[in-house]
Amino acid sequence: MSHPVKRRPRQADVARLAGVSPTTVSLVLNNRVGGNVRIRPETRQRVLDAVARLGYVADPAARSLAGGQNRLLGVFTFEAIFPIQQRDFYYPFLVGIEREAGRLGYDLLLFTSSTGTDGKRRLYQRGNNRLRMADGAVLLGNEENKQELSRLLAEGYPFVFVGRREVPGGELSYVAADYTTATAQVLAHFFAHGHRRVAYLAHPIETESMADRRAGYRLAHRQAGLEPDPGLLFQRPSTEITATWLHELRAQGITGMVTEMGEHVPALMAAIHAAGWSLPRDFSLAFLGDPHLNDDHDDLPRDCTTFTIPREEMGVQAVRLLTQILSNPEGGGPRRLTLPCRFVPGSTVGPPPPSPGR
Amino acid sequence: MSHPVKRRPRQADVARLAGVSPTTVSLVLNNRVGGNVRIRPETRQRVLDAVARLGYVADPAARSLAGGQNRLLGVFTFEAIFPIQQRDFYYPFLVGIEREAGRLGYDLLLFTSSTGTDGKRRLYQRGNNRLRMADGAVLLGNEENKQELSRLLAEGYPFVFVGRREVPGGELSYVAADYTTATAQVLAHFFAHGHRRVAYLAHPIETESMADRRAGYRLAHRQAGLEPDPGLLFQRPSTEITATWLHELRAQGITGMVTEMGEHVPALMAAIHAAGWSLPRDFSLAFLGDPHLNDDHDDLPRDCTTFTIPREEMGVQAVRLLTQILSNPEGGGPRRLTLPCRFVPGSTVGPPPPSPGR
DNA sequence: CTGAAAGCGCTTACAG
DNA sequence: CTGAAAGCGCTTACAG
Repeated sequence: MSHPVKRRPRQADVARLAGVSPTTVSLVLNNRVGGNVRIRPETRQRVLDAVARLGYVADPAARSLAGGQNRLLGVFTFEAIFPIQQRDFYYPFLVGIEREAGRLGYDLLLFTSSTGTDGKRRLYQRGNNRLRMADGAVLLGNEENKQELSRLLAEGYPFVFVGRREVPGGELSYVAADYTTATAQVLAHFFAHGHRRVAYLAHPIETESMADRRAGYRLAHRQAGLEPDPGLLFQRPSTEITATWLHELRAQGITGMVTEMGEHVPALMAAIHAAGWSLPRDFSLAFLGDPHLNDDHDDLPRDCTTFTIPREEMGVQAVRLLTQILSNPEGGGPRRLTLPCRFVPGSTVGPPPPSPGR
Repeated sequence: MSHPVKRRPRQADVARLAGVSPTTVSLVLNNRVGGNVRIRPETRQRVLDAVARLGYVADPAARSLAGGQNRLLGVFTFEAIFPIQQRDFYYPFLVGIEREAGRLGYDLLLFTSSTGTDGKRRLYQRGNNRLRMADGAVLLGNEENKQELSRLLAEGYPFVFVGRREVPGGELSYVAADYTTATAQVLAHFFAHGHRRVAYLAHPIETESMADRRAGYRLAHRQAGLEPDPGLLFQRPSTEITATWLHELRAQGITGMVTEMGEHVPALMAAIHAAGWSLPRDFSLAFLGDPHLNDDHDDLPRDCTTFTIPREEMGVQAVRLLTQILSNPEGGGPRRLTLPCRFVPGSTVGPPPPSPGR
């Protein structure tokens, strides 16, 4: 036969068996001994024996209801958290989040129910913010809804974003990667090789992380005593990256390029090849660390000069930041942390070719 | 300035704002309308407006304590759910679990806090079964603790295992892959090519899924009118898979082999090569679908005859089964579902070579 | 050193 | 159609 749903033992059952009050059972089980609470060792032992005999387990729901917190950390993503495409996007973050949550004794609540009709996740669904289920939450996602973030912030719900985010109406807490320094480092690498005019191939959408990269581009120019030429900034779909275009760039004295988009890299390689050039002899190329790629950059041609994003560490630090906020809610404003990226020099950057442009 | 952590709104706040009783709020929010409960549409709307204005969401702890459900589905893995090694093991299951949970309006509760000192997850930690936080749970993992499973079953907690599992003291619900049929299909493939003596290279640990594969091996023999020779069953670490060993097998009339372990495949290929043989001319080989590998079997040599496991679908069905159990707890014993694998004929099985053994 | 009592935020008979 | 009240299983001041 099937197993009937036995009534599980409650604290009161333990108390009865041990001949003490429920209070005492709770005290023993929570190790509240010390201070003004003192339990006689034999009483304590009687309680523990009763617990063992009954196989008693405290109901976490009741416990958290009585105690205030439920030790649940929310994880909200604005896209499916386990995507089939781009399976590697969230994964490293989750590795870090899981590890740190486990270490700190929290469970993770993944908000998967809040999917809108468009496939995008919504924080506020039918006027219902499921985030409140957890003590606080870590939010991730490229296509976040700023309006919802503002509201969440205004409501005072404790959360940490993975990635720098700015919203109207307040400052939120985040753990970011230092794209600015990393990009500046890549550019400095070009300059050290003798390049002076390095094109910047930009993502069509200007997010915070893209803005940070562009700031790094300008920073490196200033540090090298160069004036960044606005004419070096390009936007262009992969399909329009051709040998002809590269020759045009060369005619403008451009000897290398950095790109924000991983998809551009293969197209650029192909165009360089089609131009009859070789890399890095005739043209130099670097990639500004796309979060959509693996840590090991499987999708990238080997050895492309780039930088890696400390995704796992960002997950760890986001959880740590969040728990700090939870344990000290009044502790002064947003918490922000910016972690360094790792520069990966490859073989795609070399000295510029001799050129009429210089 | 920073945002003070506002007290989160309670049902009573909503009731006050809407000018109704807490009962009415609860009724509206749980859609308990119908039967003898009838709420005037305008009252209902007032409640919903108040909910929206306050950003109210029911406390899951209180809700589950009061006997309701909290629409949280637990996901418990006996190993880290986002492992760094074998990152692909749980992933496809999670894709399915996430999708179906989202579709049904459940959130996912990942139990990451229950990590024992040995790195293994425990269901019962310090006398505390956190699973009770969720309405029910999907359990996964190769190295599950049978004793804990028995206890969970005896307690009547609703759960579904992904993978066939048998424990002493009862029958649990699961969603399994049909390894038996799949293995029989692979063997039939060998027999159809003319093989009569096919060795079976077994995993050192006899789990349910391994037992199913071996049952399929015997089944195929019976169906082909052959007597399975116990002498064809081997256990052997990768390091001891040598050309010498293969020659010994051949001397026993063995013309092909199936293996349970993915790690064996490269070793076998190497040994076949070292024996001066070519595949499948001199020896045939197939792999019995290791759950630790990708769906696309990146780790496997291309074109190895094998079968794939419907992991994503298993996740979907596990969630579906679980919610069925939740909505009808008394519904007669364990629910079990076995999904078919997909046979993938490769180029590693061909006719047996002419041999003195036959 | 230990217990009686209030209360955490909900749901659900039970009245009306 | 809606509300007053009990109760889910705990923890935590507060007494003694």
